Amino acid sequence: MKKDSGYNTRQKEIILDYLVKNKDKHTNVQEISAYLLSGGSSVGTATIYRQLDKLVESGVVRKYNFDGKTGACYQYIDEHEHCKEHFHLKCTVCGKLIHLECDHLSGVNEHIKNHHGFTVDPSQTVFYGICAECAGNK
Amino acid sequence: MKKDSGYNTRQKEIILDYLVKNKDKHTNVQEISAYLLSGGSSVGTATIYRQLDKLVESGVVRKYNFDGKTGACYQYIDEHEHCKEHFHLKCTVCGKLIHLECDHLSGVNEHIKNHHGFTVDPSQTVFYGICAECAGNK
DNA sequence: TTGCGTGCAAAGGTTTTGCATGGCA
DNA sequence: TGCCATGCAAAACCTTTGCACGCAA
Repeated sequence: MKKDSGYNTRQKEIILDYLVKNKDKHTNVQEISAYLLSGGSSVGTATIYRQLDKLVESGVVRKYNFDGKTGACYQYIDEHEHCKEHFHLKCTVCGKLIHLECDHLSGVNEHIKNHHGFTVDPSQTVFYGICAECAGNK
Repeated sequence: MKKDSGYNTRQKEIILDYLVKNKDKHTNVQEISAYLLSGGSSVGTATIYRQLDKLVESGVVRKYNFDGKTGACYQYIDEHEHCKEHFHLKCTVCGKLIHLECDHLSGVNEHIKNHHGFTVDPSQTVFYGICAECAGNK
């Protein structure tokens, strides 16, 4: 996870601005591009990809791949420093990210380490599924 | 999840045969195509995709997308083994993918559903971390 | 001035689609 | 015979890369 040491450019700012404004849902390159176009600011697709790569690299943004869909999704991660102590649940329908603090689950990573020799990195691990609201709307 | 109601063709059989034989690992379209070629049976790429779509649709095969990689992965799902929860552990160092069948963890998804109203999709959920071998080699 | 950032277009790879033909039931 | 399946190629997509120019520091 590198530090953000790049230049401050117009493109960089508006891309990050859009991600912050939409941090409650996931977005993709097309949506970002369309938003920037509608706002009168045209930004090349390659630039969006390159900026997103840097943001992912620096830990500010998370990148997701979903099975049915083609193309990656991106989402700004608020308070990314504190997210090492709990689990993340991500709804694949509405894109909502849930920060789950739960004592019952705190032993899971311990178990995997002790019984399976695998050290889980909670900051990178996400449970995918369907949230209560989306499950009810069908 | 529809029933498998299609015709029985040579291509369908050998594709499914390959998936069954390799049900302990993930595979992809390229590997299937290469295997069929090496076996003297040439099958068009489009046919492989179309057959895989049907298999996924009928629940016989699962489709995965992983972050680093480009292209989808497929895996045959044995009905009987499938009774247990099937977690994936992916080593971020060596890239190895571990299929974890574990009774202790089978209650985790239940708990999340009952106590947090969130339905986890195990086929999409991956634990990232460091495997025993990579942890030892440092 | 230096070197990273940007835009454009082209390339690379994966997956889908159109259409004529082939093959199961 | 009636349809679905197949093969081939083209198309549709998503993403990356090369290169010249622009711009921040």
